[in-house]
Amino acid sequence: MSEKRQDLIDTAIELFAEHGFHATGIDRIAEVAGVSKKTLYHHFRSKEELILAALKHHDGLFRNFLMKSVDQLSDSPYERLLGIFDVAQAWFSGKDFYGCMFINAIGEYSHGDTAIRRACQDFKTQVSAYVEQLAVSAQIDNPKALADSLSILLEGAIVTAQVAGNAESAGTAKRAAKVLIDSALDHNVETV
Amino acid sequence: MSEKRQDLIDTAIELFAEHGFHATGIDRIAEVAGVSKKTLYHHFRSKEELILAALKHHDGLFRNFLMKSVDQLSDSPYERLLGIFDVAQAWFSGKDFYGCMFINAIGEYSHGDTAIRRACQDFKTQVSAYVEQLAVSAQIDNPKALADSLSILLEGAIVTAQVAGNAESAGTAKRAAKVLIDSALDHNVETV
DNA sequence: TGGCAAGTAAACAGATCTGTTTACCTGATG
DNA sequence: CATCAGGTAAACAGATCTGTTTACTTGCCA
Repeated sequence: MSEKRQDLIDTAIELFAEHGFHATGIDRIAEVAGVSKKTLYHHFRSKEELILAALKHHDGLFRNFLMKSVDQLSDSPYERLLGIFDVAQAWFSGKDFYGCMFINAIGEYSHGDTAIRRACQDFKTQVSAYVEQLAVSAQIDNPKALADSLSILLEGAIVTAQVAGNAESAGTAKRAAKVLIDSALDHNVETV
Repeated sequence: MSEKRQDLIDTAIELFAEHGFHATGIDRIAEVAGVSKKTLYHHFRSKEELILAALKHHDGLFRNFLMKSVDQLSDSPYERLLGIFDVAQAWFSGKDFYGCMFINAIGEYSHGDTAIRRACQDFKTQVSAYVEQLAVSAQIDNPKALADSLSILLEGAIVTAQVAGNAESAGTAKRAAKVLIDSALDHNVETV
């Protein structure tokens, strides 16, 4: 039964999110996961490998959550673009919100580890690609440009909520996003 | 000569920025600052106190740098609002750019320490107040709303640059900021 | 000149970190 | 039944962490 591996990853994600990466020891993860240290090192060669596995797994979970939630909010691509920030608001309001795990990871490993940085870049790239796909569906001219702007708004809303300790920034970002989207659509009309 | 205190703070800021807070030991800071450990503990009761002193000092330095740079770019309040993102671009392009120290601090201490969190909130509040003051000068209706939006864009640009490892996000954020500012000014005209 | 503030270097205490090793247990399968 | 993969518990190694202590040095100034 190698569900132990998954238990370790799940536990690692929780502890890393709540306490940070350096502040979370291997012993603690093994203890909370209810797994011996030897088994942990059987599944992961090092702490870094566990961090990478945790980031990768969280990447999948989070993007799935985001896309599913947004898609359920509305069928309209326009509303879906805005819906990103409604989903963000719900996320920020959860009691287990400790900011974006990838941003936090970069903060601790911005210097050294290339693998960890790359995992964070992959995540961001794929979220941005999803936003761009929505922008394409909304028939926006230059969807990549809008996706880049909205992604920056989203990142900003995340860290602002994390620092402030409340979800207000989601609403602010949503209003700003509406202005940007409408402006992009106006531009379409003008240039058609 | 209590310039030792300042040496320690300066060194701490550099090492914390580059390597993170947990990953930077007291011994290392003392060694790099060229100061004995005992002297370090003479000036600061604990590592946390040194972190707080470093954050507070960096707060002053950074806001001074931001305001001075922006004010020098132009006399026009409109151009100054946009100039924030030009200053950001220059900042991101520097070889010692490791993201925002306060965002990184929150990432490592989002859970525990109230004092560190408060230092980060103070910083953010004061930067936002500066942006709002520029918005007031630009005679924008509801300057607080615009300042909140631009602050979120700025935060987003910072973390995006940090993850990507390049300064592109500053340009993207600037273009988005222009749309938001122009929209706010249009709204002024309509409602006058 | 005498004393004191401020510093250094280095050992120490005790905790905690990553990672390894040893000895034992348990349950499924050939 | 015997074996063996997969697990546990716990000690261990060696490094590093925060913070303290001891003993010595240096420069200022009354």
